[in-house]
Amino acid sequence: MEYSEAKKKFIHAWGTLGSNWGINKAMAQIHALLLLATEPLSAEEIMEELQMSRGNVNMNLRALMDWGIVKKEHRVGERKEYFSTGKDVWDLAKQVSRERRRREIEPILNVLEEIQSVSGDNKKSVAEFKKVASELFEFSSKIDGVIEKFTKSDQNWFYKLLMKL
Amino acid sequence: MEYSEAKKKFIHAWGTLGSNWGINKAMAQIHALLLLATEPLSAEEIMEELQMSRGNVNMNLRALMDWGIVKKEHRVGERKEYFSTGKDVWDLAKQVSRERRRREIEPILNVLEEIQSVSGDNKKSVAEFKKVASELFEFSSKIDGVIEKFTKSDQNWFYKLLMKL
DNA sequence: AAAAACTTTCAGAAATATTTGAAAGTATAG
DNA sequence: CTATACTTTCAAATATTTCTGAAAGTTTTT
Repeated sequence: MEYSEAKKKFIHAWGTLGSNWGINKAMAQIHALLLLATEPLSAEEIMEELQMSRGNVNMNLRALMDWGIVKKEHRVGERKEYFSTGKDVWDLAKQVSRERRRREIEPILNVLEEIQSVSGDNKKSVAEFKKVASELFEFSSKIDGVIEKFTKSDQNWFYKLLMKL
Repeated sequence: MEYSEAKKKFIHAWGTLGSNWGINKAMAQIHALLLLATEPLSAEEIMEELQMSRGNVNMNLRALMDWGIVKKEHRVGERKEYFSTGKDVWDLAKQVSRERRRREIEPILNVLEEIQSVSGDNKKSVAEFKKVASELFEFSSKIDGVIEKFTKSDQNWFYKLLMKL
């Protein structure tokens, strides 16, 4: 397969994957482009390559930096800013896990904990509610713990764990 | 906290969680309602409780059944259909993992595999491309394997695994 | 066979999310 | 200080997704 075709396919696939998991398609595509780049790219170059507006590129680069997976870089004697992403898949996975844990798992854990103190007349409903909420809380806490461990571990730990499966 | 308030909060939180992870909010909310119900609910009851249209409820119930997490039930002497969801959090997680693996991980693995056969004049770019694609493929395959194992395992396996962490 | 009781479908409406582009902002160079 | 080269912002436009509700479909009862 030709390079340009493969590149297009990859960027497209990465964008679709992002969409399916609640990540803006443009953001995922910019990330894909940076993953493939052999050197940091300017906003201009990204606009050009992905046919996106300046504003869109700027906003999504900022979002990627918020996620901690893209870095801004200055070159001496140049005014333009360049952007790059880490190429280590392992680090990337850890960083994404860390952020999603913080943004989504923690809030739901808080809600699940809060609503366990439920009361009311309908004994049966209240009992069922408590049961569901507490089981979800227990399970989510465990998952949360696994992810926390994962985000703090090194690659080796993970591969060792894989062996045990 | 009052039962009705807790219920509202839970349904809302579940819907938000779904949205963030690429699952239709209405679908997640119907699922939340069924999780809390002490007995199967009719489409009518779901419409009423969640203030949704008949069409929306019907479509999302179908989607939930496609995902294998909601079951349709008939009662003798009744024409209406009733819906329920399994209450076992463990089973739920396995089923969702199974489906997402099939729907999203497998397709991306296919793309990653396909694009590894890249060729082109720009040696450096092609080399970088191959490196990124193969590393992503390796990593994704491993994750895929873990999820497959998970979906085929029993709860006990998982808890034993947690101990090892 | 017609009515009743229910479920499904789907075109259009509404809601939501994303994108654009021009104007405003900022920093550096001259 | 002013011009230039860039980045950021954000209101409005566009695209996408979701939702509605009425009509069509189906099954059971009479």
